[in-house]
Amino acid sequence: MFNFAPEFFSMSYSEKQNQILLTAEKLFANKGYDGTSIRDIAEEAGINIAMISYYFGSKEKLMQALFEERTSHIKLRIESLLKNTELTPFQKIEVLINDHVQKAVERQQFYKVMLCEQLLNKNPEISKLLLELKKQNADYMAELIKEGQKKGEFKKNVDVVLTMNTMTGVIMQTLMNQEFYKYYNNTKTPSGKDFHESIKTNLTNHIKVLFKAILSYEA
Amino acid sequence: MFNFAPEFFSMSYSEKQNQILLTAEKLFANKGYDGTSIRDIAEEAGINIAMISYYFGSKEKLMQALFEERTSHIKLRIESLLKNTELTPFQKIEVLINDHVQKAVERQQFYKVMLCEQLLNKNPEISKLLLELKKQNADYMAELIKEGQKKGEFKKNVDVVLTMNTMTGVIMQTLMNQEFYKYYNNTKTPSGKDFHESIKTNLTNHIKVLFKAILSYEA
Amino acid sequence: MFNFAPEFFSMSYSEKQNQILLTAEKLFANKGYDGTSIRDIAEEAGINIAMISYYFGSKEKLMQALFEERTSHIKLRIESLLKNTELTPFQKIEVLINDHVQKAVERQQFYKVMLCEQLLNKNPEISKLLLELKKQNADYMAELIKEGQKKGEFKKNVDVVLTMNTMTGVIMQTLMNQEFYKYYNNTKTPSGKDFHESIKTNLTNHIKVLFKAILSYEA
Amino acid sequence: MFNFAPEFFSMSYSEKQNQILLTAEKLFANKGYDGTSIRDIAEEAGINIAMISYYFGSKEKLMQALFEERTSHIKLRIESLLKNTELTPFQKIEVLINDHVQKAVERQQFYKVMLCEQLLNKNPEISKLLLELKKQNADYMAELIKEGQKKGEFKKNVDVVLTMNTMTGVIMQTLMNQEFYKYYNNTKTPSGKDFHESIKTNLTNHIKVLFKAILSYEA
DNA sequence: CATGAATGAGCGTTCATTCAT
DNA sequence: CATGAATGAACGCTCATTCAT
Repeated sequence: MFNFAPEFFSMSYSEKQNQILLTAEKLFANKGYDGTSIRDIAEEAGINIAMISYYFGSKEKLMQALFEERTSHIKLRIESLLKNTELTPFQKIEVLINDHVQKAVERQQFYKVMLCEQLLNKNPEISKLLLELKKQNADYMAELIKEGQKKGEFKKNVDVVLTMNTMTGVIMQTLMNQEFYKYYNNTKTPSGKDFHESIKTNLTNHIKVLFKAILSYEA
Repeated sequence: MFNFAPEFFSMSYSEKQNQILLTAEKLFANKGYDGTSIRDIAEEAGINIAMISYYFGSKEKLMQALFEERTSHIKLRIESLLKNTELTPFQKIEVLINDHVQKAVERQQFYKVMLCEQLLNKNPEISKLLLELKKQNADYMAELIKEGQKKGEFKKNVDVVLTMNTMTGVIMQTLMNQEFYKYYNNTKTPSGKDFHESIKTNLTNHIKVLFKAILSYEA
Repeated sequence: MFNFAPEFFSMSYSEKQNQILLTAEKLFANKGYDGTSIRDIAEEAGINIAMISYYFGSKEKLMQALFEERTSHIKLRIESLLKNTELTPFQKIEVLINDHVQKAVERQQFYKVMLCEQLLNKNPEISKLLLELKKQNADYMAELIKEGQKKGEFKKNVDVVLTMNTMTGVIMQTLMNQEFYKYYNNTKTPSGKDFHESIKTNLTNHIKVLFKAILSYEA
Repeated sequence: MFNFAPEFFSMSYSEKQNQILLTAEKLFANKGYDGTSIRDIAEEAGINIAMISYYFGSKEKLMQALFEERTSHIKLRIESLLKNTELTPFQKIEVLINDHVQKAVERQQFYKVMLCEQLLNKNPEISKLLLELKKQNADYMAELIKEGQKKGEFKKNVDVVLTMNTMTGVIMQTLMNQEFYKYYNNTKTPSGKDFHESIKTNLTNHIKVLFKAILSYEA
């Protein structure tokens, strides 16, 4: 059976365009959208200044292109999860958590850009896209929860948005504060690449504890 | 009994300076630091452009002044909490949560500015200030937790930073997504000022559930 | 007989005003008129910014005041020289040279300001003052020369302005290039205060040689 | 025989850049560096304000570019003079004087800028360049003088720097005071272009008289 | 398809000056 | 008599974008 992942159909960019997107992502993440000039991007990417407007139309549209490109990878791949009959509802939630943490750690740069954009939401196009994304994720989450409720494993009256916010919020906050995390636990944490793995494990387990409390009858 | 709140000693600004700070806070929150020009601030505040440099030295120092002014109000007033002998450890945690949610809702604008600054941390002076703040809050939290552990009410091996991140993350995420919260629960939520109250209650209760899971023996 | 020197009637300034003039002279000499802000002057002089406009009317008028104050001391005191019957014409010239070198070294700061102003002559008031000064000095010089010519000691057809320019030009150029002078003759020149004395002697003797060539029959 | 003039290798500017340099030279000469805004230059040159930073990087670098461009033409072309065996030492000095006067009159604007910069020397890059220039010219002059001394035509103990200062100083002073020169000798001087020629002749002859006095045994 | 040249607008800042006290 | 507060204008510079080639 053919399974066309969404990004399969997404507009495909040339290598140069991808290079621009990657550079833009990095700079937007570290200096913010307004703090990054197209000169910065062009210089860092080793391309002509005019290329960005040429390829993407404008700085704003470059940002949109970045969001379209990156969010297509971020969408929770949950359809198969919903259909799955072998996993218990909470096991599915766990898969979801694993997936989200994994992606957030993998794509930290873009997550920073996204978080910043959500804060300011100056670009209506992107706001729309993000709203759609949130809606979809919330719907998926709601369905998973409903399934657990039907099976009697999850309690009633679960606030879906607060539940989403819990997952997203802890992840974001932890990603943002990695340095502080390292600093505060300096003797207990590994360094380098192991740190990422360690933080991923801790974060995942922590969120699972939270979700158990949110979803199960007696927290 | 005399109780000198921290802001009692804080540098006091003239009415005009406070007006500038307030306007800057609002615009920084909605358009970001780099997206806000001093002309924007001056116009919105109804003052001359030159006044900002005149009063604060530079745009950057205005930002720092804003942080110094606002963070003095944000510090968790926890000393008395620590000394208190009537409340159980978890009741103290609850006070902490109430306090934090209360402040975050009250001072949403500045929280947005702060979150954004934490993401980009381009200003070393502010980063230092924020680090100090995080450290202090983490230390307070650690002490509260240790107390609970000594009394046998909290489990061992609590990750202080993840615990902090849970509270802060959920609050931030919820504040940032208020519109989505309203939209997603549109039939169930009140509007206007009641919404703020409702979200505060929900958020507080939600976080208490999470903290119970984090701190108590069986999650 | 009463002899009221010109500066006798000059406007007398308060101590504070003199302090401002002194500071302005120094800064104008080192950074130029346009490169010096009244803030610079006020800060360096330890007075309020508004004082300058208050005392002198404007930055421009401060400059004029400086010129009026300083040029009154610079005018060649030549009247008595002209009347003197004991000195030979060339001895009188020598007195003139001594006097001019002495003053230029003594008042280097102001000479720099004056040279700069002569170059740009943006201020008509000052230009007028300087023209008057030049005219007077040229007239004096012309008279001295005429006296020498009458006595048959100086040749005819002496170009007065070129003669003035020779004296002034060498002095200026040497003052301006003191550092280079020191650098180029590093082993042969004394340091510190002696350097000033040494340069004064060399300069005076040098100019006397030049004037002998200019004025005497066979060069 | 190939004769690569120094400017042959100098960085070549586009016509527009040369136009900017020319305009900047003129305005710097008449209003000073700090008294000239890049807006002034842009307006006078009929180009966009941004072009100056675009072409030269900054106002300061424009100034440096001007100095580099113009000083390459100013260097005394003396090598061939030194090797020449037909001219007497003093004839060589005369060539030098002619050359210098010629250039100063031709390039009055730049000479004013240079004189001003020497006075204030705020730009270290330019100061370095000027020092190099002065050093070179002094070295050349020293060599010429030494040659004359060896041949027994020039006296010993000639102060090279004072000698240089004499030439430069008189030229500068005369250029600066052209208007006064004209005014003082108003009946005797031609007007318009002839004035330049007349002043050049007078100046050259005058300096030759001075140099004869400086260099020959009995002044 | 790609790029150096060029632009108008706006940036944060500093200017000399004025004004209310 | 003296000064802190305040101002409009201008400063040098950088911005995102356009255009001719």
